[in-house]
Amino acid sequence: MNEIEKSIWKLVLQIPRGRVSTYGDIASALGNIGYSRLVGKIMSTNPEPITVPCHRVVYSDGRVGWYLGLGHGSVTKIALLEKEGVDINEGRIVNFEKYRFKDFNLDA
DNA sequence: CGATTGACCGCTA
DNA sequence: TTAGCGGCCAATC
Repeated sequence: MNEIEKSIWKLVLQIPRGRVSTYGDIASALGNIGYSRLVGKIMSTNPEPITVPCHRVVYSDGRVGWYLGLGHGSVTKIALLEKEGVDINEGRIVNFEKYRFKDFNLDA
């Protein structure tokens, strides 16, 4: 577990209920959009899916994306998001506001 | 050490 | 609206 991973988990934990963020957004928060792929890769190795709400991380175009090993457009992920108040229609998130990370220190 | 691959993103056609 | 292409960084082969 390196610093970047820890930072990612922290950021994801900051996302409040009913709000979502994107892989690219998290990458940007880390200081480099290029980390987007890495973010996804690390999500796939999510050590604690219970404590880390990785279901609140979606694609930038509104598609839900993956959740655990359930694959793309996972109904479980969609169900969780809807349950938290996120509007989803036809597998797409409707009128979603990306959560804006703030007061985040890279060396934290 | 070079090539390939990923739960991605954004711009073009 | 969908498809294709290049670019990003790190891990793996």
